[in-house]
Amino acid sequence: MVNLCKRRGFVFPSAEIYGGFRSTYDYGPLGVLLLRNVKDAWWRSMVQLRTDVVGLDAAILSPPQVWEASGHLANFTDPLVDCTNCKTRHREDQLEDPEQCPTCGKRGTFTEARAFNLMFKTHAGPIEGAGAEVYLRPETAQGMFINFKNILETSRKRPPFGIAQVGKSFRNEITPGNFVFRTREFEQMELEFFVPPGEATQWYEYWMQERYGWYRGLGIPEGLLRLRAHDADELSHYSSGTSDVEFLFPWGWGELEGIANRGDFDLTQHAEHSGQKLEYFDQGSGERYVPHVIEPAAGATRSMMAFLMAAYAEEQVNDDTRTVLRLHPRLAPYKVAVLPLSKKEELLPVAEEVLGLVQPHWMVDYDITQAIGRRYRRQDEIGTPLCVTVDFDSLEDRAVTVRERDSMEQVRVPIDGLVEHLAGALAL
RNA sequence: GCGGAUGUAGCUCAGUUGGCUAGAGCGCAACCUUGCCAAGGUUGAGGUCGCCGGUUCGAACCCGGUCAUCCGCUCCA
Repeated sequence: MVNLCKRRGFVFPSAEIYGGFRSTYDYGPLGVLLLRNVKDAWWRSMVQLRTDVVGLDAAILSPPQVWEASGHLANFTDPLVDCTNCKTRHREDQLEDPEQCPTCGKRGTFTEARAFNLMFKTHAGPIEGAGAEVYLRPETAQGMFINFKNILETSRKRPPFGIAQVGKSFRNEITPGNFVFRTREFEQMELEFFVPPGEATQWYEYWMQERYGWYRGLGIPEGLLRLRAHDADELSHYSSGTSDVEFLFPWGWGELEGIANRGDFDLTQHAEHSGQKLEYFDQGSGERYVPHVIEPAAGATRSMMAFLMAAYAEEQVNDDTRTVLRLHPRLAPYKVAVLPLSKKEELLPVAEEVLGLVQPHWMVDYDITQAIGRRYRRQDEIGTPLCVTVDFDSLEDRAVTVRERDSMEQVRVPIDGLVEHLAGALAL
């Protein structure tokens, strides 16, 4: 997969001409389309097709107060030691005996103390002073919480409703790796769904099934996907229940998305730290409450990799191996390729006419070099669902051949009805 | 962070008792041919051998450092 990504221009190691920069990747001509399609598919499902979710694009730079309230600062800037015997973590400066683990009683089982500076810190303005400290957000979620009041007042939404955001986050991971699975700079797709406290459990169940179904609907087969509930000792500091959507990567199951029942932790924290009331008053019942939050938080970049891996197939065709990405048409970088049968001059005007007809509707690749069979295989390898071939008969009958990626079947279609035919075949 | 391995063309890899202009296949480009599933022919572009330094008359090859990648631990809100 790494090979294909490099060879075809999906993903390149970043700063490669300077020897590479660890844990960063650049998305090439095909990768940017695929990643964007993943994000657009998420947005379509979460925002466009619903009436109870609105969107947001919050700032990446944020002041320390946000992360003090969220718990990220307190939990990541202390010197921490881990007990290698019982796998518990302790603040080194709070140990009575620096050698003895208070949980299991063993001595000398601690790792070296390490400061977990999970967040990237920088300075706003030209003066490097404490007052100007800012952080790159380690998750997009806090943007939704700190805008809860704004959105409640301006959007005329009422619980249960959600705020959705897609954007980059930054974490100083100790061990990045597995290609784009864990990187220090990555892209998230997060929903914070605010509900009356009594409805938290049912919405938690709802979003688990909804999100699992999203991946299935975009082509990840059942055997490669599962829902897994966290054990109690895995739960994060804000969560009273978390389930992961996991994908079977070559190295094992890995998280694509976590669905967490965050309770009222976040709004309460921000209310306390900011002094603002972050609650909802229900005119009907006369009830005033702090909404509970269900959070489906997905990784865009790692999901993109999962979609690629699930789509990858090698098939025997005649005596040859065909590499094909069976990507869902919604995710495919190019929906259509326009291919004149030959480079002969008389075909090109018709091919360009066809290109001009299709281009306003979808991303189209246009390829006139080498043999037609080779070009079909190229399109197979990058997941293009449909190829449109202009041949010498097209000059006479004003029709083209439409070739389908998965079945390799071909049909003859009049140029006049081509766009309608392609729309039907793509079934977006 | 620890241990192990690796780094030569876009990709997969050859290439050492250290020695002339560093090779192959695939891919890519041009032309000819062909004219619907990676055909054939000719030609061509592309590499200061990850980077820096050292040893040497001479380094892709030996030594040191460094960067990056992979595997196993560790870690992983």
